[in-house]
Amino acid sequence: MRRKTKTVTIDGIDKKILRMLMEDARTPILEVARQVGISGAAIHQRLRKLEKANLISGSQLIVNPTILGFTMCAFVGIYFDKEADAPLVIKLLKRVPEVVECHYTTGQWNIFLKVRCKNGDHLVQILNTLQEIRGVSRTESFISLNQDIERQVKI
Amino acid sequence: MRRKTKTVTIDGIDKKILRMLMEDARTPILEVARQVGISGAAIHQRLRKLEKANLISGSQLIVNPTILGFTMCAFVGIYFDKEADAPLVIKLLKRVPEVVECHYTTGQWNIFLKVRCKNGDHLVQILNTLQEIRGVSRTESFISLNQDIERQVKI
DNA sequence: AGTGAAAGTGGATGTGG
DNA sequence: CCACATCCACTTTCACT
Repeated sequence: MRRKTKTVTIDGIDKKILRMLMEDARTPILEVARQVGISGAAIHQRLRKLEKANLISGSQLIVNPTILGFTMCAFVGIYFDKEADAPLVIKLLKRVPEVVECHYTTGQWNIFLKVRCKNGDHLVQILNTLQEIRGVSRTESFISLNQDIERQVKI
Repeated sequence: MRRKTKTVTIDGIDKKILRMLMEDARTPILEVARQVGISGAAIHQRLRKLEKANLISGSQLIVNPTILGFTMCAFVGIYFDKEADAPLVIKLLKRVPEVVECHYTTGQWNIFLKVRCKNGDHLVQILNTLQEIRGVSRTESFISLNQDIERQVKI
């Protein structure tokens, strides 16, 4: 039995469709159709196929965190101690809204976070929250002074 | 004179609108209107206001990298040497499609990348590409075995 | 896989409260 | 800020190729 995440092949038309919608998810299908050169109905069918293949995970309105006051971005590496129950830690991390990514990683840290916060004090406060989680022994953090690339995989 | 990135206040209705569209950017405005309890025209006006305030950066179709064979995610810290011309390095990094994020950071590394690749060999190949960039003296990488959280700031 | 047409729905806008 | 009404555009489906 194959894994559910089997890879799939897509042709040039699929790529054009995806590239357009990756830039603006609200582009009308008919507009895509015009630029790709096939009918709207065909675009529609292809999108359904791509969705069924699980290649499309959805669409998101992208909100600018800066305007909401979240001007700071930091990465936090977390060391576990022996009492750490990883799934429970994850569950608790999900309740910390400033944590926008969480990875299990190889290397020095057990898990690795990306955090968005308002300022240094806010980061300190978040670090304190993290320290209070059972199983977390220590954290190490570094701040992103500037993010220059933010994109999806190229298709 | 204020910066362009001044923060802005949004009310509960704005939040509801944004939350719905952050989950699915293609939700029809009239559907949002029904759930929020005001007219479609009002939703439309608010969205224009939020766009003008630069709070909405756009919308994206989210493509599942796994299905395209990009099953591996890694973080790469880069050390510069004295010859490094940071803006030029960034410019060259933008040409490496597997680099999906790039941050200037405090701490041991000068810049910090998030990279999506197909397997270990692919990662090695990318690391070699990075090493060839003038000004890059050394890289350190660690692999994300599993990403458990991926979201935007909570509003 | 793609087309074309038909029926229903949504987007965008102006007027007015 | 919002509602209503309007017009035009878009989405979705289906029979056909």
